[in-house]
Amino acid sequence: MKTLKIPEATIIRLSMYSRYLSQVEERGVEMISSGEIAEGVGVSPAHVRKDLAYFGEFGTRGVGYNVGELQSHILNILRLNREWRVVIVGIGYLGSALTMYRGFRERGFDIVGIFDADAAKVGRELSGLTVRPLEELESIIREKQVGIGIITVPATEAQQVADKLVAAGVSAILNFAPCVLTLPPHVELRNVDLSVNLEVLTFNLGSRRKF
Amino acid sequence: MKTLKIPEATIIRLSMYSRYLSQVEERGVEMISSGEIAEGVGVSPAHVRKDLAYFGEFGTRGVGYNVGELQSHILNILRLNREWRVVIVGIGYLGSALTMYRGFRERGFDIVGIFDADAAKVGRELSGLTVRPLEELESIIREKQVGIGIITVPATEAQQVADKLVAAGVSAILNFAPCVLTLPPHVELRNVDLSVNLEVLTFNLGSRRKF
DNA sequence: TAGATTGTTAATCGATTAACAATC
DNA sequence: TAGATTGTTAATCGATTAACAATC
Repeated sequence: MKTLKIPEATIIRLSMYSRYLSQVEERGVEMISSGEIAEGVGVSPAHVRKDLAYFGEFGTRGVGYNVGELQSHILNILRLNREWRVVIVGIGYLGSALTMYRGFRERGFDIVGIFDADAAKVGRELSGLTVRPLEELESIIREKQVGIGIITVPATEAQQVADKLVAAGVSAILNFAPCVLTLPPHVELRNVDLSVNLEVLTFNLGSRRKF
Repeated sequence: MKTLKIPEATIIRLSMYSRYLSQVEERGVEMISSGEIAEGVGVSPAHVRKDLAYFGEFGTRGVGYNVGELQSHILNILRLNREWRVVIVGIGYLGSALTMYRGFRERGFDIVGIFDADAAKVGRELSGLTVRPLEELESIIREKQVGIGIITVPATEAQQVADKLVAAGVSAILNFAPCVLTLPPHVELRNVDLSVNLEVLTFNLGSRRKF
């Protein structure tokens, strides 16, 4: 059995290909080449073929890829051929935004519970969901077999929340709090920092010599 | 003159070091070693030293780094030693969340205008700012010398908005719409996709062999 | 067969890491 | 001087790209 390590950049690109294929599918296109996909998402054709080659042979030489089939293969690879149930903890502005964000549902992520420690927020309705107290976190996660927890609380509370999510049995955590979380190795963690994106931009601006 | 290309990963790590140093500064610590920084942000000590070495010699052999000085150097490198004026276009849930997000202001990003094409939203107050119509975008950008535009409109409108931002003279665009933007080369672009983060998590979950 | 495009190899390029000389 | 930690080199590792054989 091959246990090739897949670069994370490959996974991110697969996600981009998949989104682009959705658009292409809507236009009713049946076949597509690596070059067209590459142009559509802004990478090289060799990249497209290499990324796909990690997982199998999905195309026909001399012809290209069947759009629907390729899309289906990529969704399988990304494990998006099922629903993932998600909870969001911390219903401030960011948590609210993520709760309303339609992009998650489109990709098979179903938000089934939203939580906040602030009693003043508990009971509010948002996008068809009711904000619940943290005490109910564990029971909801177990009951609805939630796999993923999203943390949008302040950094000072993030570790506590993470511990509760882990105790309740989530497999993965997406953390928006700017802090380093300590988790058992069987839980997947991904940190997102919104403002680092602006900082990369400002650095790049500064390092340009042309303007 | 050296024109070494700096890896983007280095910039992202510098941003992390800087955040960690802020915490350390608050505790009143004066000196710190590459090993401590490395542990604090979860990278290797060699990484910390190498990243810094791209830009100069900021430490003292046998001793370590002065926390305040190092912080100041990193902020210079990231161009955070000044204020950056920012506008946000598209005041849906995500745009609202970013408007309220305190993390930007902390790092020197000052949101000076928020805009929406929807007349029903124009005039609303948010975080001390009033939602303005798109027609006022150009004049505000010029008047307040805005350098960065954040796009949080639907994908179908993103290119139009980007064109307006460019015409008005922004230097950089942070795009949250899931689409490929075409911009002149003198404008820095960075795309952020919120749901790709969840997809990387689900892929990683699927590719674990241990559980 | 001629034209086209994939899948894959090999070469290039770049980033990470270990190790150590420099130096406080 | 002995101990410690940086700055830097060289070795390793991994990812990207170009090129082409395979094949429709």
